[in-house]
Amino acid sequence: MASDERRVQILHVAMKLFAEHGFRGTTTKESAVAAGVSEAMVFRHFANKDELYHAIIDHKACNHAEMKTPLEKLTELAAAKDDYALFYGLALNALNHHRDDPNFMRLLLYAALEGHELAQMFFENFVVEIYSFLGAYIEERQREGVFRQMEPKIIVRSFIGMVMHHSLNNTLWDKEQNLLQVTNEDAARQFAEILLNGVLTKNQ
Amino acid sequence: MASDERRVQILHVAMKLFAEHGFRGTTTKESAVAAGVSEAMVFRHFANKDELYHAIIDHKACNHAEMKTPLEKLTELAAAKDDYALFYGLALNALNHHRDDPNFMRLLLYAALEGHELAQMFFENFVVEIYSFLGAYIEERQREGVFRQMEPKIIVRSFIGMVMHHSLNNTLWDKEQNLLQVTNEDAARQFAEILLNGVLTKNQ
DNA sequence: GTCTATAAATAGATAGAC
DNA sequence: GTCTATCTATTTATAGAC
Repeated sequence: MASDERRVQILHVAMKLFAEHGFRGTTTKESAVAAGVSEAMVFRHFANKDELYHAIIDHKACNHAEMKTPLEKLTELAAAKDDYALFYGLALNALNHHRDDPNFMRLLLYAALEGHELAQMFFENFVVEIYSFLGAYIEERQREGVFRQMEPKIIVRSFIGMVMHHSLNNTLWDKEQNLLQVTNEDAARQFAEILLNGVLTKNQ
Repeated sequence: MASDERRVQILHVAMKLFAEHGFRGTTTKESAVAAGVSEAMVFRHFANKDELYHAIIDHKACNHAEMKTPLEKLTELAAAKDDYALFYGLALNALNHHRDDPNFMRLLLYAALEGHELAQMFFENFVVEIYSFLGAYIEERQREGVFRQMEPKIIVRSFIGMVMHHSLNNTLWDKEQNLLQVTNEDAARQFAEILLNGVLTKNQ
């Protein structure tokens, strides 16, 4: 197999294992075996275990850049003041992304717990940005008297909380437990409805 | 130091380390040093590392039993049909608990990711129970026409999501990031307000 | 009850042949 | 590009002295 090809293959295999068992819980030997090569091959393509982890981070950081594209569409919805479409779209986009790439959430959780950079990077590049974007929109809608007066950031946290916690449950538990089976469309719709009814002024 | 006393001391020290670095990320040597004893002492009180982890689980399972006591008070609020007091009390109780014992949430997250029993135990004993309790209450309020008609479990998930995600942020990120500083009382109040406004029928 | 010393197993990483 | 063999450090766990 060509060098680049092999490198990417090991990267993907290792990413899966790191997502399942964490950085400390995955051995280079396991990664090698899962990729169908010897351990020496891992160290030929990556100087050490840390570099392998960083390569995974970079790879995921790229994926994350792709995630931002739909955010631009959300900006249009915000400009059009379409509250429901904005919150629904935000939720559905996140839920679908988490379902299609469950490894990302697990990697991120491990990174946050283990104090790796991926968590910090995600926070600075994505969480801060979405709080800023949604917070500004909410403030605007409050000035217009459409949303009730309350700390904008707590509204953001409430909504992100619904969505993220739902994905977290799907990723960590619900697979087996079957506590709440619902399509992403239904979940996004109901989260958006609850939040908007919760923050709209009574006379809307 | 007396045997029992020493055992508990090592247990507490290890629990802190396991919460910080996870099961695989904590060595018996580290636990011993942190407890101010030799590694041999750890294995005198606990047959092996697994047993040490299980002892921590049991200890936390007891703490969790204490958590249930306030739940009984919530049952009274439910009987009185005091929606706001019920949701506010539920949120404040959880937020305070998470703040006072951040190790619990970290242990639980590690356990869920690493697939240990603590996660399963917590889910079956606590999550299922609260979904059942709140779900039943919501159904009742829907029959009375006070809450809007929608899947009760999605309402539960929305509210638990707000609360848990807020605690998760406080535990994993906000300490340094300062994204949203708010007292638990304020957070609980606003979460309850958003949810109730979100699910109450318009003519309330 | 506590320690030092040490065994046994595993993990990360390298050397050198093919 | 790939492997086997090997080295070193770490980790879990035990033995035996005090």
